Amino acid sequence: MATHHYQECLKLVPIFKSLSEADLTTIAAVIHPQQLKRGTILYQAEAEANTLYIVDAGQVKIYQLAANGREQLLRLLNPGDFDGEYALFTAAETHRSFAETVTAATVCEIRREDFQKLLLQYPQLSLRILSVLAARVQQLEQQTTRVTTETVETRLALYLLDTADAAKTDTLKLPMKKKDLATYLGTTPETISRKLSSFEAAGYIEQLPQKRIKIRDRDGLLFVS
Amino acid sequence: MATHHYQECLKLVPIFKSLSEADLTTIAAVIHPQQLKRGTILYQAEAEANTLYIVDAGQVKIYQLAANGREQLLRLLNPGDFDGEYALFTAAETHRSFAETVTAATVCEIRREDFQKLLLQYPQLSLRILSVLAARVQQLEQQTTRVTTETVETRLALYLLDTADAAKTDTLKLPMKKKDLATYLGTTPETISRKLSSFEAAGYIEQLPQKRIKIRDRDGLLFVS
DNA sequence: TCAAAACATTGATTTTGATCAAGTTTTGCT
DNA sequence: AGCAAAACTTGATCAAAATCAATGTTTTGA
Repeated sequence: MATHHYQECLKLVPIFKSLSEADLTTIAAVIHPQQLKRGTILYQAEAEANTLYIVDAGQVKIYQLAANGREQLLRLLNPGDFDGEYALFTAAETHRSFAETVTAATVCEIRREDFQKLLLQYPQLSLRILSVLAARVQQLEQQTTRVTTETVETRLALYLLDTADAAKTDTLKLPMKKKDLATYLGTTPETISRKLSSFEAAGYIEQLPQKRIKIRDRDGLLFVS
Repeated sequence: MATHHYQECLKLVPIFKSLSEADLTTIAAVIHPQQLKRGTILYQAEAEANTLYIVDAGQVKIYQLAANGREQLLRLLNPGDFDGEYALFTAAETHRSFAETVTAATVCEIRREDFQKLLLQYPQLSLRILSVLAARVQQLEQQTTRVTTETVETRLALYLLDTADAAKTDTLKLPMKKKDLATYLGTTPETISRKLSSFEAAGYIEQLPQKRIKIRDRDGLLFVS
């Protein structure tokens, strides 16, 4: 069984990469996989944080709720992504955000005590996580800067370009509902609709069925502003 | 000399806390202190990142510049704070932000190679930095959420309350120019002026000379919006 | 497969907060 | 201490995008 879990979860996760087979088997023993259906809450704000979550299949969204009830999508976890690590270093830490499955999903869990043992046992692991956290800090800094300094139009254009680049294609598929994209970009679904239409009218993109978007004029998008 | 540097910089830095005197002396040997005058750029976006900076005295601001030239203040470093660590794990990383002294300052520098040796030598160090980075991720997530979901008025009110709480006083001193506070909160100096005046008119705060603000009605501030 | 629910679009209106401009005060350098 | 430069304030105007509302279109789960 343990070997099976390791197949499912560990192979996917960059931070565990290049550990030996034997090590992976050890780690697999402390991993608990869960089958979850769409809409399942993995954790809530204020709850005690004592588990690392690794997504094996499906999609999980991490978001915060503002005092006024508005939702802010912080990140989408895809297979191989993980979350909760920030809570594992200091005891008695609570979550600030929510984690909820967007589709049916398989999620592997590692409990704090087990994970802390792993950290001591495999010091390279700390360095891997450091580098992942450092990347996330940079990503969040960019996000904050864009939200406060660029217009919605520019943010959307940059998002489309980034997403297309990441997929190395010019026909990208929006990885989430426009409602969620709106909270991610700090705007509303209505504004997204309108801006996409105006990009299309300007000949920068073409909107295809099923959330697919074809980029026709990169430079046009780049210089909206 | 080295012992002197250690006095100046190391004692202040939480991540080095609880290391032995001998260890601190070792570390002190690789630390290079710099006397800098106000307005000095420590690093710029695009430049290669190969140094960890520890602030010994004075204040340093970390900010990004948007394509349209607008500035986004990301964080203010006070004595004991450090920056640049994200760049130390992967080689050939470049800066995305700018670091500039706001006042005359003393800044200690540790070069990448030296720092990497320290990480190997003192594994606890990685864990400390992990916890600092995790805290920064949480702080940035909150920042992003607030900027996208709350009004300027609410953000400013929350900032005042947070700052007062941190200082455990109800007469806080704004730690930066309003111009910088404006970019931090994602607004303009004009709007800050106006909102502070309206808070004062409503009896929530009292504006005192020298950037000091007395909070008169916490609940009033809390329920603006 | 179908109906209900969730999601998306389009239009009209309103609001927040940015911008521009012109004074006033504060700061910091010699 | 004195003075130039930077920072701040206040007012008038404008623009971007949110909100409200009504309709159309996908999704999804029974």
